[in-house]
Amino acid sequence: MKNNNINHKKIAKLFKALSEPMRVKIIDTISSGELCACEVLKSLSISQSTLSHHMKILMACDLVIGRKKATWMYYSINRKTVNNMLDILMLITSKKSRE
Amino acid sequence: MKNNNINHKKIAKLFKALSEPMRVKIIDTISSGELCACEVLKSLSISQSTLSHHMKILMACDLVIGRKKATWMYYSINRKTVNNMLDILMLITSKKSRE
DNA sequence: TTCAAACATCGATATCTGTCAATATTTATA
DNA sequence: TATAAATATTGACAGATATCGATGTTTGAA
Repeated sequence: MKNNNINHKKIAKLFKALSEPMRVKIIDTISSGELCACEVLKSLSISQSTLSHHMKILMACDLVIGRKKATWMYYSINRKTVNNMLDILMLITSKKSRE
Repeated sequence: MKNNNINHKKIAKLFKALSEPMRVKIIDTISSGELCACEVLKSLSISQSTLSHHMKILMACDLVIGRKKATWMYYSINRKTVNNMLDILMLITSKKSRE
């Protein structure tokens, strides 16, 4: 039986988070360990407002976890969501019997 | 040593292919086995030109293989690229020592 | 209670993208 | 060669998005 319980919109949102080079760079950067926004900013050539915009998108799909400490925001990869993404990619591309 | 050999632009392009609900649906559909465009079209609510547009994007990043037979185009998942994508996702989110 | 630092939000703008109808192209067949 | 079917391309357009500078907000410290 074909799996029709897949939320294509939600899946697309997850992949869309990684559909911009800058966000891939951000993920690649913070995957080394938790970092505050100001440190991420140092390693990228974008404005502070642009970084904030991207972090919002990455957090909205739970790919990144934000932790506030005083005036700093610490970001880290949510490996649970990454694993989810790996599973989803395998699921939607795997052979399924029709109907 | 931090891996700086990552092509963020190319990675983003790959993920962008799955950043639209309709393309996720298409992938989900043809993953059951090779299908011609007209059959894919039957299971979706889009115009023929829109489908053609999406297939072009999916093929441009090698996520889908197109095979022409007479006037028909048969599409199938390129599992090699899928595996590549799984590897990339694991790579960019894995812990790497800095510098 | 000021002040400064870190971050978020706002408004503007240029670019990108998904969608369609119309048209062009390709290919087998009558 | 004329036709029909399948698919690709084109042109147009509305909506989304990446980016920035300016401004607002939050928080700890002087």
